[in-house]
Amino acid sequence: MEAGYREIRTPVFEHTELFLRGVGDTTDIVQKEMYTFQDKGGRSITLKPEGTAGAVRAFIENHLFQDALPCKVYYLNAPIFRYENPQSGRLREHHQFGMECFGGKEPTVEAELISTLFGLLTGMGLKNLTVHINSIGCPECRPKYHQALKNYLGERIRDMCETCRARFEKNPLRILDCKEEKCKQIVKDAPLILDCLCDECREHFSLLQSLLTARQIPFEIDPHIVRGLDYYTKTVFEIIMQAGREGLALCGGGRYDGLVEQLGGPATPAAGFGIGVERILMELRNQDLLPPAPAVTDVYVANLGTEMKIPAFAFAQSLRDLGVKADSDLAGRSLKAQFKFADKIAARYVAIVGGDEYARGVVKLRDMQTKEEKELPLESAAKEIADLIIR
RNA sequence: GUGGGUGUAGUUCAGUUGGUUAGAGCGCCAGAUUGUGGCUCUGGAGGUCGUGGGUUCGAGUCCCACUACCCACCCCA
Repeated sequence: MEAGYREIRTPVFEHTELFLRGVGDTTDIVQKEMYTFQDKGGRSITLKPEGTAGAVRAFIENHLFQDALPCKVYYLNAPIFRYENPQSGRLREHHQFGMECFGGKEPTVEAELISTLFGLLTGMGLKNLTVHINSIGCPECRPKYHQALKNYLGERIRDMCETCRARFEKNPLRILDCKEEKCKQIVKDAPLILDCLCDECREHFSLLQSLLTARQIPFEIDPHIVRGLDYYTKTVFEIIMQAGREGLALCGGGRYDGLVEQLGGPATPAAGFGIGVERILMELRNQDLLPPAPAVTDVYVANLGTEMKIPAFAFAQSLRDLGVKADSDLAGRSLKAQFKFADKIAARYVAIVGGDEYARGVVKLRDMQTKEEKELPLESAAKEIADLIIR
């Protein structure tokens, strides 16, 4: 693609350990949403619950950090598994498109990711998209924020839900993400991480905003997005579905400067995102933007009579050899039924290989829309039809 | 993990307080001039009523378990 990302394909499963260490063992994804099995060697393996960890593993294992950095990769239609109850917009197996950039510490990385992503989505015709961004700081400033948050919550934590009380010690940031009304009320006035950022993080975040503004990307600062994966640092962002399932994430990502090192590679700043292919489709459908399915068959070759089956079959093949999407009777149907079928599959043309024509060395071609029919010499018919269709 | 709903023909569903051979629309197949589609008409094929158990003289219909799917919460793409 134009921004210099190349495709990477990683296995559908990885060692469970990778996700425990990468995604974080207190996250919901790891705690309750992974398909984890033992293989015949007794190793614990897990079907990928997200795309980044596998990409990072591949980056490290293949020593891509020795190549020219930044190293920019994307993956397309990668199957992703979450063990949970499926419902509209949420599948046990779905597919993600994602981009990852290794070795860039500047906010231009996030800006490039977001604007490429945004261009992709608007290019499909999607409207009303807003990028929600936030910064969750770095190992320098986040502990300070945790403290500030805990100080604020203090006594109030007792009025909050059970999960929040558990989060208080383990992962206080996620309290901001709680959907319980009573918790939201309390969290509403909590100190914001944006006010606790260190100079470097603050500058990084402010430069990102300028970059996005320069690219005219509509974004909103949402101090409450924290993401459910532990590896993020500094920038996190989301695009939320507009139509239909409002509030579901269409896309999520951010910066993860510590992850490569944490998984055994050299310290390498990085950022990336994943986007749900099925959710894009859902959004396209809801915005009435799904393009009509392309014709499966351009020319249906009808045969007439038992002795014409072989010539008809051969003719269809010769059309295919020339790159024409051609189909012929596989069901032993009458001519009439073959026409019905051709109509049903929306073939633009029907080529009739009939006894009379064949004896005269011609093929009859019917345009199913205009109903015009003409005869073409057998030798040149396939070529002429190919020219007609492919142009 | 929690809560709700639904499983009857290929499909969408109907099936009355349990009662004879389980129905409809659409789809499919065939025919209505023996070589021509879309419309119409006629005929036809197709179902162990999700699975297993129970109640009953009798279960698609009532009860239980299991299972699959749908929807919602949590969370995420």
